[in-house]
Amino acid sequence: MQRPKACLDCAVKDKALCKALSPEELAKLNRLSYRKRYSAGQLIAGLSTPEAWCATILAGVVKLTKSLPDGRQQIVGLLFPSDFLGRPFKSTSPYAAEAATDVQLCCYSRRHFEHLLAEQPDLKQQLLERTLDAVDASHEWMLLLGCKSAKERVAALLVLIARRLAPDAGAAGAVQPPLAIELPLSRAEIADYLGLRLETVSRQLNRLEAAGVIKRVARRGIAICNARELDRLAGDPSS
Amino acid sequence: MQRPKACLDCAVKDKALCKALSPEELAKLNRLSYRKRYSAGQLIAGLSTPEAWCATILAGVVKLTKSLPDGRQQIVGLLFPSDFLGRPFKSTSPYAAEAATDVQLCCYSRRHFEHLLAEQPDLKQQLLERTLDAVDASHEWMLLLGCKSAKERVAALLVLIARRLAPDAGAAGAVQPPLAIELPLSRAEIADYLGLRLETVSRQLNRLEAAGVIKRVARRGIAICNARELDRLAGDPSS
DNA sequence: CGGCCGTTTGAGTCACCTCAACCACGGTGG
DNA sequence: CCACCGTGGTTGAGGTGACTCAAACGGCCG
Repeated sequence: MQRPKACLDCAVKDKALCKALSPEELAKLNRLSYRKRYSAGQLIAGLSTPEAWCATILAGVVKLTKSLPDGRQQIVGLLFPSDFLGRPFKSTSPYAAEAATDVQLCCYSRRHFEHLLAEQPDLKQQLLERTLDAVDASHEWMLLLGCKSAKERVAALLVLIARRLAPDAGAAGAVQPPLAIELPLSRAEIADYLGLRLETVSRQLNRLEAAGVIKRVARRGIAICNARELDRLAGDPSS
Repeated sequence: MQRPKACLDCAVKDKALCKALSPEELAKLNRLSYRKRYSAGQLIAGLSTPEAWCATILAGVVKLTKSLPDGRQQIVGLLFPSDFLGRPFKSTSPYAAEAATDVQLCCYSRRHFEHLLAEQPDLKQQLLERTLDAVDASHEWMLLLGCKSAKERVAALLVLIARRLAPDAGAAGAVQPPLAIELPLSRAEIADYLGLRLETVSRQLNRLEAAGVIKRVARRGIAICNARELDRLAGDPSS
């Protein structure tokens, strides 16, 4: 837990939710917010512990998971820098949030944030649009989980991560050619996200490499050799 | 397309989004809204035709579908009476909406609705909370699609439909014993919702009937004999 | 060096898919 | 009234993609 830094310095200040705030309101939030760090694997918020705060991701990747009593687990979302974490208007979140990599958050109390929402229509508007986008993204993933083959799933995940992690790739269109990414997830986590087993993920990465679409470098590194082909394999109808 | 009836008569007036409106605003919406009917199977809104309106479901069930170029299809959501249909702030919806049963809608232009949202904080608040709930529901379904067995999926669907269609069952807790429901979906649609094949759905219904948990009556009818067991099979961690 | 962890690789199995026939029902028309 | 047909659902037999279990690999760290 650190002393708040000036929002004006913030790494995500023009992509995050708070970009909607006026300078005065931003100053107010600045006073109320505080930074928190988590190291990879740490639990950020569980289902049992009702969380009293929301946050903006400043750095790192957060995974949202749901699980069944017998241990089966599904990752239902990944949060990247500038994304919003939390469940306003509900004391208990329906999922657990865990740091997939080392993570830095900008936290604010849920009550304060809700007040701010009520006062600042622009902020509420931003949150609403983001939430609508989150629904769309979930639907896209439901299509993947319900219909797609293992190969398509793995390809789709690589495309997703490349889009979010690539320096400044345009939101639309294919990622640019010789692109190297560092996977923020272990094989087991990838499997949990894709609704597969980790062995299956490993084999599919193998095949993609054999097909010359990607190249694995070290454990977590992936170089995308043929982005166009990867996009095609992912079978995203929206691209 | 019918002449608007008074909102005061509306079947869903105290469950739908518009419950947030003041009498004056409600009157305004009343003037702008109009009713539309669709018969089962009709397309309500496609991906290609950018929809210029939103609606509240008055009667019937609407299915939201996404599909892959090769024809594989996934139902990503079901809308029941009082639910909201539409995608504010975006000209093209990322899914197609189709009438699963005969449907009656209360429609209003997207532009007018967006203006109303801007003017009425309570309405925007309602929409925001509903959208947040929609995200939660999608996540729940991702858990089903990613982890659950065919039997669990079918059981979960029956529980879902029973909860939404049952007269006034409490939101929480099991549905009450000898409950008869009419499925709003064909076997093929159930399969598309659950990420299964229709033959598999049929076989699982068979097994549930053999186990004495349900009883099939006619094509679409299901009598739930053992609600507690059905809930258990569905494996919903939230119940 | 030895143990640990994440990953890869291999072999065998199974739940669900595929293909195909069959059945029950409702509508149509002779 | 019944023969016909179309549609939606069920049932059966066989195939397969992903799972399961198990072992080997290769960094990393003490």
